[in-house]
Amino acid sequence: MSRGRRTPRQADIAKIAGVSQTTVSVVLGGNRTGVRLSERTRLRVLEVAEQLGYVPDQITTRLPSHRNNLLGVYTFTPAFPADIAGSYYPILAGIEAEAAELGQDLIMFTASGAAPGDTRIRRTRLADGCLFLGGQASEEPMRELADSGFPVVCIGRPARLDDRIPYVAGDYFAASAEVVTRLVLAGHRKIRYVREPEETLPACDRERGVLAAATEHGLDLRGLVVRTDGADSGFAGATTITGWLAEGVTALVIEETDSGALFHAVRRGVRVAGVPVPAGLSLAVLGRPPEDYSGPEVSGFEVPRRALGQAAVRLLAALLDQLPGLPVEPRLLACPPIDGSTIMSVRNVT
Amino acid sequence: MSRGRRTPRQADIAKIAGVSQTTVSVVLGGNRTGVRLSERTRLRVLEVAEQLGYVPDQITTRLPSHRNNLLGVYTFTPAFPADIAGSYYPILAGIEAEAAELGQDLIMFTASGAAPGDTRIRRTRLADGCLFLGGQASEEPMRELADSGFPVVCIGRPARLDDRIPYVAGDYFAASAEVVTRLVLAGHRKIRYVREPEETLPACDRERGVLAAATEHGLDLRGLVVRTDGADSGFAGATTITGWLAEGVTALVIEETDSGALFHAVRRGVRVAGVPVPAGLSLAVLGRPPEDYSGPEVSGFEVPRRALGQAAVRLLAALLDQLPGLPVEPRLLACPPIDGSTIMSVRNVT
DNA sequence: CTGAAAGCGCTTACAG
DNA sequence: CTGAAAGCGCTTACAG
Repeated sequence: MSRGRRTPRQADIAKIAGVSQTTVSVVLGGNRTGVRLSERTRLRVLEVAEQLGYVPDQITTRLPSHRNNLLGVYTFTPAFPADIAGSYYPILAGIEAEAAELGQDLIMFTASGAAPGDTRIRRTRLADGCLFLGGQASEEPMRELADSGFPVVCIGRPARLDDRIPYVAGDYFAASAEVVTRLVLAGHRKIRYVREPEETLPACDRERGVLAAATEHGLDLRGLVVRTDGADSGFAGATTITGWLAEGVTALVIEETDSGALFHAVRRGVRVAGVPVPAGLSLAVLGRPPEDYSGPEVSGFEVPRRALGQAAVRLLAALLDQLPGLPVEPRLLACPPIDGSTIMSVRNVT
Repeated sequence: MSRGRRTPRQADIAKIAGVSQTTVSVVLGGNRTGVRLSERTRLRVLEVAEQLGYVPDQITTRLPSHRNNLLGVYTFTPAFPADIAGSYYPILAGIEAEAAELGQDLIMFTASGAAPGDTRIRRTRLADGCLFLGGQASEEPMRELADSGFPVVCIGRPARLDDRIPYVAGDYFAASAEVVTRLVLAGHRKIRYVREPEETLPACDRERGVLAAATEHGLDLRGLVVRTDGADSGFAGATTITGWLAEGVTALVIEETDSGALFHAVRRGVRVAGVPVPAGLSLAVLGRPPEDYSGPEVSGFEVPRRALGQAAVRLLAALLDQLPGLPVEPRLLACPPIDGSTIMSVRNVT
């Protein structure tokens, strides 16, 4: 029934118990320095504390140690968008699970559209360290933070890559190479890789993976990579598909894109051309098909979002316990293949 | 490139600039007390601060004011469970949006299964105040917190209801009454309300709503409320349904339950009895049907989860700005009706 | 066995 | 115009 009464502090207990505030601190702190303490005093202090309903101030308790057991979570877009499908949910779930494991709480920095934005990155320092999710754009402040020695971990490769920012990300290179290898093992020798023109890092990783596997297996590299947004001259729907078939192409690999437009464009072209999948043409996507696609499961791979969240927390925790300035290995996580049903074996290819 | 160098503080700036730490604080704080300050000193301090890459310690900056602009979010179960459907997502979305609006960050308290549990509720005090989500069980610690004067808001009615804990919740009473009224307006005079035996608060609110509307419209109250978990003697599937029809029952109202078992049991009974819905029997649920139910949209109402999150944040913010101990109005939010297609007009009822 | 002191990094009256 | 002091609530050496 506290009616405006200020919450009790150690000094209050000390006064009532007739001891010094220091003694109160020692008793309440469980006497971890192991000083000698009369049992009578101990009990007396405990009793008064109980009676006053004392509870330590969480902020100042942690002041001396400068450790708050607080991990920051910074999202460049709202953490809980209306569209749950495209949300950070699985990543957040991984973060929460691992943080709980390590006894760390999470502080999520919110952004109101109105604010200057600069203030948010500052607030970040309330935490012991901070996770950054999905920050392709405007990552400059984050770099300054990292440069100042504040522990920072990116989930997803930072756009401007250098060794200053620790990160965890899916191993798109390996996963993309694996998809191509899968096609080769199924007998495909002539394929097309359809990708958007944008040179984002994930896009580069995927293309490198495709090229590496294609080279390794001695595939025909001419015309292998097709750059198009699905609506430009690079891809003319059914016409293009028919042309590729005439050239002997037996499989298509499609980049995973945010909008999913590319996948839909290609899928539509194939349908209009009247080519059955996978009987007439095998299909794979470097990731998953768009959420709004419904149809037979497309072969590709999974981005291990939950695991990414967990790995990021572990990495950040490791950073917290070591001297700043030491280089940190980025963590590349394997992307489990999705078998799907859109790849079919090719028997007789000359 | 800080290699282990400790982050600069005001004292460092003071030394280099040749002024006192106080002056540094005043300059950097934007001189909000309005003291006279030579422009030269100001510039000098700013320059040194910039050069050292000074950034204020977020914790200690807020120490004197005891305001952190941090709102706690305490969930009794994981905030991000594997099953996203039953998650707090919409509530969290509302919380995030409103917190952003008010310039407050969010701290989520994680729980590892291993921990004693008591520590978590303590950590809560790191925040200025705390939101509690879905806490039917073990709410005692929360009450102590509230009693100690710490600002607390429940989302959902606290089980043991008294005026000590402010809360926001859906107005199940009004919404349930509205459902019954809808049936009455469609001509139904003899209905059954099927509910679980558990006397939870939401269950009580719903039943009260049903009874209030039934009474108001002069419905036959005999046998109106049926208590069963769907598997006990209270409900014997098709047999029971057939019996009700024989008694002249034309509509069923079903409680919304966590598991959804009750709804499924009744729905199955109706199907087995071969009664068409809504032609032979109208159906309504006091909320929504279970997630795993697929079929024509069931008439009922929506729990405004997003709005609940927003309202809770506003209420907590209001609490933060007023003297503790003042009574607080709980906020009951309207639950928008779901029209659905399972209620049909009854013409000739005697 | 217990207490006075310094310190965590800042802010805000209050003296000069 | 600027600085010394007290204070936010605690912890941890260090003296007695």
